[in-house]
Amino acid sequence: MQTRKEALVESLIACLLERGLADLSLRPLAAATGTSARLLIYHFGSKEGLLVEVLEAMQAQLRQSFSRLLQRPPAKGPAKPPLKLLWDWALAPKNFPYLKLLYELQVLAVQNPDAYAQYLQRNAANWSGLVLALLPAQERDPAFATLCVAVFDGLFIELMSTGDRKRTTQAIDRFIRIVGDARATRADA
Amino acid sequence: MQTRKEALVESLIACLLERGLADLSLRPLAAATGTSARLLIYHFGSKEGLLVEVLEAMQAQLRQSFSRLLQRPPAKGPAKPPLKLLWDWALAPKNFPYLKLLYELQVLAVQNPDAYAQYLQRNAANWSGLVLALLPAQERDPAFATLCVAVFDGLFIELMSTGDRKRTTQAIDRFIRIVGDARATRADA
DNA sequence: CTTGACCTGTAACGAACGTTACATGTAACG
DNA sequence: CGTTACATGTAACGTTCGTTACAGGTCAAG
Repeated sequence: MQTRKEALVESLIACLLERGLADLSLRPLAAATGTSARLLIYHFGSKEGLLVEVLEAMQAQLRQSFSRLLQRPPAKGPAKPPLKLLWDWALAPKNFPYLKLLYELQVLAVQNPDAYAQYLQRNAANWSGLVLALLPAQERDPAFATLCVAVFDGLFIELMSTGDRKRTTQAIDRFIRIVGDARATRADA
Repeated sequence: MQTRKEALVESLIACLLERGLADLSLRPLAAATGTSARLLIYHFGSKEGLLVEVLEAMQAQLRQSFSRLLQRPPAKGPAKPPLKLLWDWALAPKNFPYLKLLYELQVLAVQNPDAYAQYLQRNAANWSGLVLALLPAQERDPAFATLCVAVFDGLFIELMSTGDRKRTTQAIDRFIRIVGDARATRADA
């Protein structure tokens, strides 16, 4: 029964989602959550320990939300393509900030692996696997799966940067249509 | 004739390409370029001024390299699709670190616009336009152009993160093939 | 009431940050 | 030689960083 710390973790998650990971420091973080830097160190041992625990908790929440997506009964009407399902899920207000933070983490780890790569192994590594879980089995050859993940990643980044929800959604619809058309051609051959 | 400063800018570009933008500080940067923090402030006025000038110079170099790509006489053999041409260009050792830095800049600006967005306007904004310049005119409708940029962005990020050059290149080849197949289907209809 | 485990505030540490003051070197020009 | 403009080294400023020392609260158990 450590409701103290758990409540603190919840506040910290909210803060990280707002502020991102770069230029993160204890005192402003503590002020924003109504505590003090002293308390954060007391509860988490160090800044690094705090990040480990908070990012871990974040990932758990995200994974839970994702598993709800997988288990959701198929909506009535025409079945959505998996990639579209994923896109709508990612754009939901509840999930969007989480994914934003994941992408920041991923890019920070590229240039600064010593500081950030440790958190990635528990997050983005799983993330890519989660996306694969949505693809039907016959489409899981490496090239196509990589392409699907890349389309999602690229459009998500474009959305984060420009905020143009309409255009990016049209683009992913276009991709889905193109894939369908291409399948038709191959089937004819 | 300011060869002093110009040489300094060249060294700084090399350093930024290695170290990235996050957690960048003057003293280590100065040590790596053989000068002192005092000198950097003297020449650029402030850390922010340094970033403005150095990133500006970087972008100039990158744009020059890109314009060489556009003007290159078509290689013999079957013409490469534009996206493939761009991919090979981005993977060239000379260009790769520049693009890496651009992506870091873009993602940092998402969570921390006050600090980084100013540099983006002169860089990534142009970058997206440059990609468009490679597409044939009939494919420049917003949805498809956005999709192409996203495929490139997503695969490039995947490449940065995993280093798997083979798989990402296969994925972009797959995309090009799929687009071709889809065009055939539409043509039949 | 006392003990002891958990929690929290105040104040400070040493280090690194961006920046500045001040003095000095260099070299071209009168 | 003296002046002037540019270039550079040394040392410090004030601030913020992560972290710690120390003292004190709170509150159930004995």
